[in-house]
Amino acid sequence: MTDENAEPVDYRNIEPLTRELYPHSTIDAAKWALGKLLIRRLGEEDLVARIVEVEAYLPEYDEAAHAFAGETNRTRVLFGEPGHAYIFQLRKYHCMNIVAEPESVPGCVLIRAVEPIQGIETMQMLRGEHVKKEHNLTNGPGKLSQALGIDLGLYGADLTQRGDLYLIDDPDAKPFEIAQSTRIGITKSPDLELRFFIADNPFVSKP
DNA sequence: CTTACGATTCCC
DNA sequence: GGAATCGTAAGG
Repeated sequence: MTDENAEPVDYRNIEPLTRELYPHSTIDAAKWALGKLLIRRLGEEDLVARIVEVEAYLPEYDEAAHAFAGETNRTRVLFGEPGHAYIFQLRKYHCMNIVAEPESVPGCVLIRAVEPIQGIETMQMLRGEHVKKEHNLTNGPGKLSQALGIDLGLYGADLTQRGDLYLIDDPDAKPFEIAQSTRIGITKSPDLELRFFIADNPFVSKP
């Protein structure tokens, strides 16, 4: 059996992961998200990508977390129910998070890198001609958002519903090792080891 | 209104 | 190593 002979998977037949399946703690949710598939419906096309790198932003004691300063218009969705998308803009780029923890507890999981599975030509087009190598399409939080067409229009999207953005289990999931490190690009709480990624995966932002 | 500031990316 | 670049949040 080779992969070339395998039938292509129809990801539209797979139900979104329900809210009950989301772990209650932010760190558990971060590890749980690894290997899951992110579905982005763009017009008639489904873009599919596998989550390979995440960071946890904790509801307490985490000065790097946006929610640390309290609830504002921007961070409102972090204080709501889990399983929604928290999206924010950083300079020219957007970053996507999965809201974790119960209502009023503002933890979240930043998606830092994904592995393109389906719709690669569209991702290439959205990223731009200057991007040559496939792993450079999605190996960073701003890059993957650009490749998947994710912006503030998807703020608060319910990832447990079959809409424009949701999460499913990988039907071809294989076992993997989880590696851990400090988070990237932050100045506050720099020593917390809250970055998790699939070991030896070529699509992570930094090995 | 004005200012400071990034959970980034890309180029030099 | 450094600039680009823009919404957010806080202060006057």
